[in-house]
Formats: sequence, structure tokens, C-alpha cells
Amino acid sequence: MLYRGLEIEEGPDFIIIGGIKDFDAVHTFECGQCFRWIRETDGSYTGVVRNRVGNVKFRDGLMTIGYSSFKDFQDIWYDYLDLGRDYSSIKKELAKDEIMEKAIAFGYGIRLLRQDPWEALISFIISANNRIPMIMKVVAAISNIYGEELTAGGKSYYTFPGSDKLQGANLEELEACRGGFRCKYILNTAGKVAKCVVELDMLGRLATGDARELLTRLPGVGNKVADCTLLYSGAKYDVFPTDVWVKRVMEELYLKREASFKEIQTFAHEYFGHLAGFAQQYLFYYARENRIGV
DNA sequence: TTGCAGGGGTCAA
DNA sequence: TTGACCCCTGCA
Repeated sequence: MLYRGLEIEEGPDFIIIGGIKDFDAVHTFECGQCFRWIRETDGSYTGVVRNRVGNVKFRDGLMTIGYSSFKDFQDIWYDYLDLGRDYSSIKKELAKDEIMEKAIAFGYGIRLLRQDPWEALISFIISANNRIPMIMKVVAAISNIYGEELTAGGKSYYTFPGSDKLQGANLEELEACRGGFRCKYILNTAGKVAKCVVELDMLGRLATGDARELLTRLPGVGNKVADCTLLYSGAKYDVFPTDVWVKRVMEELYLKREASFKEIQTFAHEYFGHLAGFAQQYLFYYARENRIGV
């Protein structure tokens, strides 16, 4: 059958999708935007989105999503994987200099996942002064303890717990997830989100600056975490999350000198405009994998 | 084997 | 503007 220009074939416990361009599983799941997709030995990735488990494989232009039905594709995967967006035109518009050309050629299959803003928020609070394998472990531990169990392929998976659930956690128990000094941020942020002091669902409707300001009211959330939350939940694409890697690559390749975070933000805003978020992701992946500026 | 630095940032002084 | 911060890993 045909769904929004994609050819879908439905199996007993999987679907096959044809007609997807500009996608690569490694690029998308390992470019640093998400922390819940586990690479399997066959090169596929298994993850939990909302209350569904999925196993994504992409080969020879065909995507297979295991543990999923066509309805799951309509309800979750199409949006989550951002399949409705024309990345070819984005890349064409961004590849206006040699640096971006290289970065895009390197991470040509990156798609910005439209993650749950709450999960992205907590994940990036955990990312502060931390490393990716560690972030993944902490997010998994929180899900295992506070999330709900799902079963797929004879294995257990866990949903990411909502703010209502996490706000009721006690600090000591949460600290068993090895989040360290970030645990108190998580707990306090969960309380504020559960009480709707900050409404995550309305972020997309605010001006970018206002959305960022709102998020930074939450404990453990500065500009970097706020921008990651906005970008990786698909709320805003004109942000340019600037961490040490992005700072390095911008200094080395564009500014040709040391620069402050604010200078880099200003440059990115003017140079990449409404596509700044996409540019950031290509650059980050390129810089980190090639250790640029180290 | 032990010890020490440092990591996708944020907060408080 | 500067250090501390949990916890873990890598490397002397």
C-alpha cells in the first residue's frame, strides 16, 4: 500500500517501507541526539518510543521496522523518524561551503528524531558533564525502575517514565541510577513539569527565545540543555546547541580563532538561519567522529 | 595496582 | 568568571 508517498508492506510482526531517501541508521541513532537505541549484532537498532518497541533496519533503500504494525507506523514512526521532511533540499541549502559539504557527506543519513520533549529534557539534563555511554546507562536505569514493562521478541523493554511518575521518586532511589549530582535536578524538574509550571507541549508555539527562557527556569537546564530539548523534540529547528564539540569545530573551521559561546550562537544564527539546528547536527557528528579540534 | 584527570554543562559565589 | 560536582573510564 501507499502512505504519503512511501510504499508500505505489512508483515505479521514487522513492516517494510520503501522510498525513503536521506536515511542511515548509524548516522541517525549515533549522531548523539538520542540515548535509547541499542545497536544489535545485525546492525539494526532497537529502541522504545512512547509505549512501543521498534527494531529499525535499513538496507538497500528499504527500512524494516520490527515489532510494529502499519498502525504503529502511522501513529508513531512516521513522525518520530521525521519521514515527512525533505532532507535533500535542506542539505542542498546548507552545503554552501566546503565545510558543510564535508560534514553533510559524512553524516548524509542523519534525520532529526522528533522525540518526546520530556524524555529529551531529562536525557540532556543527564548529559551535563557526562559521557554518552554513561548517559545511556542512566536513562536505561531510570526506565527500568520507573517505566512500564513492554515485551518484544521475548525480551523486556521499559517506557520512559512520565513526569508524574518521576516527581514521586525519592532522591535516594533515583541516585541508584548513577545520575550523581544531576539526580536532584531531575527530581525538581519533574515536580515543576508535573505541576505544569512549565508546559512542554506548548514550546513549539512560542518564539524560540521565549521557549528557551521558559526551559531554563527548570533546575539543571541551561542554554545548551534547553536548545537540545527544543531541537531533538522537533519543537524548534533554528536553535544551535553549542557544546564543547560544536564550539571546537566552529572555532577551528569557521571563526579561525577562539570565540565565546555567544559569538558562536550569533554567527550560526546569521549564517545558517532557520536551518541552524540541522547544521549543528551534521557538524557535531562530523566533529566528534573525526575528533576535530582535539 | 593505585591514582588522577576529565567528560555533550549548570549552579552558586 | 571560576570552581565544584557524581560516577566512570582511560592512562600513567
